Amino acid sequence: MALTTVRVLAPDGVAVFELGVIAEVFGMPRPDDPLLPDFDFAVCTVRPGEVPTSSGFGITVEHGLDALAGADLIAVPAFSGDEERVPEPELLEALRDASVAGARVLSVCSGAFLLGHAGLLDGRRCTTHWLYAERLQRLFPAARVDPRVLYVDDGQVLTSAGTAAGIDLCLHVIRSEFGEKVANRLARRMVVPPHRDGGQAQYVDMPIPVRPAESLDDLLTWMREHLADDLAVETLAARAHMSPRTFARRFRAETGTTPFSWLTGQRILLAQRLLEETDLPIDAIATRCGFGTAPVLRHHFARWRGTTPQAYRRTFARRSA
DNA sequence: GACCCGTGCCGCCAAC
DNA sequence: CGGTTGGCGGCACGGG
Repeated sequence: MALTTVRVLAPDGVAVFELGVIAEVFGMPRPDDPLLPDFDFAVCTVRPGEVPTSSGFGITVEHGLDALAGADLIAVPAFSGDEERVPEPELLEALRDASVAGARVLSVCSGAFLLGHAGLLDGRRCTTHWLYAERLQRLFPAARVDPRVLYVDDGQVLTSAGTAAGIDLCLHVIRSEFGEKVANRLARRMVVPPHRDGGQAQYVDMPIPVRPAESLDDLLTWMREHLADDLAVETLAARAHMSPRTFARRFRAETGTTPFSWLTGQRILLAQRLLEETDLPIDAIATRCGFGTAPVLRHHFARWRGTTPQAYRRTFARRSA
């Protein structure tokens, strides 16, 4: 699906940083870099005019809800105010109509509550800031709220945790539409880390930073350099001088995920790079990434990226080199 | 897609 | 006594 028309829905009390993140990613022309995409970008609100923000000053929003028609992506930033208050019916209707018409809907932080009121979270996996997660789940019992992750891409509906996770989600959208290379380029311009996976923990369960000597950083680096090898949990644990059980616990404490899942994520990233930057056959890429054979690569690629390696290559390969 | 076997993950508990 | 470790068993999932 093409992504050209992006709309931001700014409720009263809109959070300026979250709005800014969305505007930075989708709303800023970058004529000096032709590789980076341009969007048809606009901010809209229920009653155009002055909209109060979370930080005491107002902003002028030109467009009304009719601007949502035909949008490919609708982004809803966080807002300050009562999350449980049901928003204006015309706002909810506009969101629902746009969603039915095929628009993807994205929220940052408490923006998820607007999606919830519109019924867009029912039956879906989603997330929000960990401080709000319980309230979101209570208010919308049919939603499957995962309070641990940075963001969730449920296809039609994308939700993210607090503030900075909005950056990660926006870059994730760019990555899945335009490829690793474009996303990395944009991340570099924004001076943010190129890729934090959605499954990464919102916070790690460690009050005091571990001393470098006992952290898993070195092991993770080593794993990234040896993705083609057979990295069984048992051997990794031995390498870290721990029992498999303790290793698993420490791994989750530091990365927020499990060894195997982390490994698969890294392997997918490598596969994406090789698909984009080389002409290696799928089988060779599978071997290089540690998936062994092409069917296994296809299997995980489908699960993690929702498409096939060939299709991904056709979309994103840069033959010009 | 249906299978089967092996592996990874996690809750539980006992032992420091 | 609370906290950490490590082993066991059940279960789910990956891979053939």
